[in-house]
Amino acid sequence: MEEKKLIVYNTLSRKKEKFEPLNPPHVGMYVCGPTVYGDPHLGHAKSYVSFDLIYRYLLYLGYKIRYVQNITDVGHLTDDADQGEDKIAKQSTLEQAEPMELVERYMANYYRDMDALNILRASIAPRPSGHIPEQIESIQKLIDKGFAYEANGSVYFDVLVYNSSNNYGKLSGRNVEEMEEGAANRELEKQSDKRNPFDFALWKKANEEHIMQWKSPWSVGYPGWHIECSVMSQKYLGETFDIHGGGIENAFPHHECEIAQAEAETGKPFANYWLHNNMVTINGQKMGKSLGNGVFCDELFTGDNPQLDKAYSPMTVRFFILQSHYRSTLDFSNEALEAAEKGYKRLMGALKTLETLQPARDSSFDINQIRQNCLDAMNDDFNSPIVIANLFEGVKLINSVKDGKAQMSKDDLAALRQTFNDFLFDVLGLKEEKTGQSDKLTNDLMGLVISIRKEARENKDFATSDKIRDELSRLNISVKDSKDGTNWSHDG
RNA sequence: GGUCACGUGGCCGAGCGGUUAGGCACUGGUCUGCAAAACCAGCUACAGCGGUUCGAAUCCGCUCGUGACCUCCA
Repeated sequence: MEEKKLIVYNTLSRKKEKFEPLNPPHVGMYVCGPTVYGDPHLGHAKSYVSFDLIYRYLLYLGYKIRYVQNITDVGHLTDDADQGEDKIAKQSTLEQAEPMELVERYMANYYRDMDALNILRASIAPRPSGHIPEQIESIQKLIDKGFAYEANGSVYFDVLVYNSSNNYGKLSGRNVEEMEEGAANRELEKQSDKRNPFDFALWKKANEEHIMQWKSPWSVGYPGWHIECSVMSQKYLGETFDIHGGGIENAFPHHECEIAQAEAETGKPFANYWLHNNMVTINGQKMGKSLGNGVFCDELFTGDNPQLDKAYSPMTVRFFILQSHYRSTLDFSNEALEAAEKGYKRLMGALKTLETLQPARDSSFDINQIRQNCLDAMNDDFNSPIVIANLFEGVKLINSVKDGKAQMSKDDLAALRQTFNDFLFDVLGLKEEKTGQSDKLTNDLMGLVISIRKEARENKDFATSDKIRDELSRLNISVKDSKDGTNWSHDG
């Protein structure tokens, strides 16, 4: 096991802190998952690639992690405000009638795309619809303790009561007084059931249109959207656990409310480390449904979106995401994606070259420095861009050795392979993409074609050799001549 | 209106007071029948204006710009 000197940025303290789990080597991590009411988009990709990086690095460090990620299948499925009621209403009644059909479909799509991005699945993926009794129980406890009140069949969390003994707003840096002013300025609609505008729902009485309903002591209704996360995280990770993650846009109110609920109920700290990833912009603009510039993962992989010049493979997308830090915004553009694609291919190409290198007596480069730099980068709040920069140092070295301009000892060759294996595959989670078929028949046929071209070249019949190369190029097969012979590769 | 981030070379993106980030693109060179790939070399920025400091992209202030959030919206 590598020495653990991991530093993480904790939103709670707004500082980088040494990571010290409660019960090493065990680590409990909860990350807010998707609400499965639509297909996963680039924003999901960035978020879950980011936490996959974190998960993978913790695994790499030797921690035993229980990773919990919810799949929200409750409460928000009546209709979509941005889309307007018409569109939903005009869609088949079948689609609206059974929300669990939608859940199944979009959940399948979610896993399809996340799997393609080589994102490891969570240890447990709990769904709030399966944890209604636990949520009701938690709400009841909050009522009993005086932190919540019932009004017309709905139950609300009393933020002022909580704030008198706790600090509501400690995660997002807000305080109740400011929020009162802000609320006054914005003249929010009067929420008659609530004692205060910033109180939030624990249980909502369902109206007729609401299609998912459960019985509770207060009404037939559905749980509020914050309670699922505090209940399910604590059920599987304990009252206090190590890491809670999610998108920065959820820090307030969602995560703030989770903390309030959980700490009100248990009187103990909820999560010790709060990690938040930043968002995606498209051509410098926010990605949003209302702007009509959203890009679904699937569209990215197929190129089927007007904003895309072409398709980008899942690993290109993953590499692109990892080239920026998880806490930075990432600007999406075709130019940037294409740059990532080329860089990724160069990286993977060098890896293949590495397998063919012959050892020399000694090395003209310090391999261990690359490995150490990668470790240092990851230990500093998961700085994947720096890891990648260091792997490119390795690429340069590999190619130099191949060109006979540098040399590497047997041990160093093995060490470099190990470094690439550890960081490129295990930590960054990149993998070789199978492009096109390379079965035996194809290989044999290509061998034949290449040998014919070789003969032509030897006879200086360049018209024929170039024709072969050009025609192959039209099949997306590229031919590279070198002193050691000719290589070919097929780009799907 | 409030709270909080951010603004880096043609593009994307690290950087947390003093040292070349890196990738892509571009230019020149090597190699090649020509390409491609690869290697070598070049391009060397930090929104603007002040301030602190021996020294600032990095700290402070102001201005401009962008973004997130501000409670039933995921």
